Amino acid sequence: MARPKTPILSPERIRRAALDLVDRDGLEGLSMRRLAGELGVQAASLYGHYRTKDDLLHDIANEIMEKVDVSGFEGGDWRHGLTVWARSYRAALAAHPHMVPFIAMGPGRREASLRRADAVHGGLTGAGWPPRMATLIGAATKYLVVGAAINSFARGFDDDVRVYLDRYPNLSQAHRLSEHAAHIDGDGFDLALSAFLDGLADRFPPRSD
Amino acid sequence: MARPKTPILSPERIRRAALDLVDRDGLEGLSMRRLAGELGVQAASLYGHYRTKDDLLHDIANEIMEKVDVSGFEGGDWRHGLTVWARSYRAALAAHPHMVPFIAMGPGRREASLRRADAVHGGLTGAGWPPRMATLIGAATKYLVVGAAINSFARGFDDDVRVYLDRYPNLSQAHRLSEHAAHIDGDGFDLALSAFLDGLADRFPPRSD
DNA sequence: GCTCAAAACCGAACAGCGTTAGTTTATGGG
DNA sequence: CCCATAAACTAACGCTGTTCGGTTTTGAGC
Repeated sequence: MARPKTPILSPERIRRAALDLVDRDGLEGLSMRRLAGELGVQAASLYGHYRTKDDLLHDIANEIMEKVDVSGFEGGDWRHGLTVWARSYRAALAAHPHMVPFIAMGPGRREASLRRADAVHGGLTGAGWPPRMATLIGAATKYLVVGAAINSFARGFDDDVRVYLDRYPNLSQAHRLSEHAAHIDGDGFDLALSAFLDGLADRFPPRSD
Repeated sequence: MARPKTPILSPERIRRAALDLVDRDGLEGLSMRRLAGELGVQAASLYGHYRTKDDLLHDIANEIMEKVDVSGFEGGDWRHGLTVWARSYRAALAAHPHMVPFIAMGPGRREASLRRADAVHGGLTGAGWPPRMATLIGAATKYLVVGAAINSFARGFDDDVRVYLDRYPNLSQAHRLSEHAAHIDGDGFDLALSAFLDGLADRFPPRSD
């Protein structure tokens, strides 16, 4: 079998299978040979559609970032805009936990990310923030989302937390809750975001000098 | 040459060489064979001192986390304690940028991390925060530090940012500053931390119910 | 001073990785 | 009908982490 009657592969089909594989088995579970196997094909065939594995992953990352919602700035309410942005950003990452490390480490120069960064910056300056502050606020918010996502979704498994309970007295109460780690991460993120936004509100309107 | 007169390898020497290699060439630049070469030894010899490469990296990560300073809580001032913690945490990560992805993704159950998490939790509850809030505040602060570190230190290189300037009007001003990306990251982190702490201060003392 | 187990390192190998080169085969356009 | 092109193939290269079995040296006990 050399060339099939109808093409087996396409960038879309490859992306889909790759993301399925990553969602199921993690980033380490994605190899070109396994991916090819999943598609009923040899590994080398994939290189007719994607130049490298990294290109493929970047495309997938970009697709994920497309789900991030920056429409909240349209009303002119910067606080609402930031909230919608941050929450949908977090949700997009939560939808594909194993992709978080790759997305977090990559450059911000992905198409979808840039388009959204632009909208955020525009929304903030439009609402009255000076350009530099807009940049910093955008960056700071991203830190929060990505930091929370990495802790929540990309962590290894804490198998036997109970071992440490008596050695670290202050943690015993905290880690008793570690079965509800997801709750803590969610609430921690909520707290961080709202406290941060409150702190920002104190600085608004910015004094002009 | 089978067994040398005086041992060439030791866990410390291996860690040191490995960290040097990572600092110089990045995480991907560290392979057991290259590390062995650096030490004038064959790759297999390393396995007499470390069971796996992962074990080695975890040990290195732990060593890095030892530099984090939680002494700021001793005076009973939670805000000062959090500030000192967050800044030294960030500094520890900045000292070894290429280790950030590994440290960020790993479980929090490393010895050094746990000891410090315990101190932070103790410092916060001691200052009057309820245990659950202390947990959330600790988590939220960590999100900030790790998120900022990943963006600052672990990113790929943005070679030609200038390409995007006209396509994203709101970013043109922001990305003109992208040569000063380090400044933006530093200031963004500062802003995030102080705004977050201000927001927290609004919630203190916590109402008891 | 001798013996013997343990320690320290080596060489070779295994399975898997991303990627490339060259080959085969079916399809659509001239 | 032919032939360039596209889509798949097989085979291989050099790399990775890790294991196995061997060889030499050391140091402790008698």
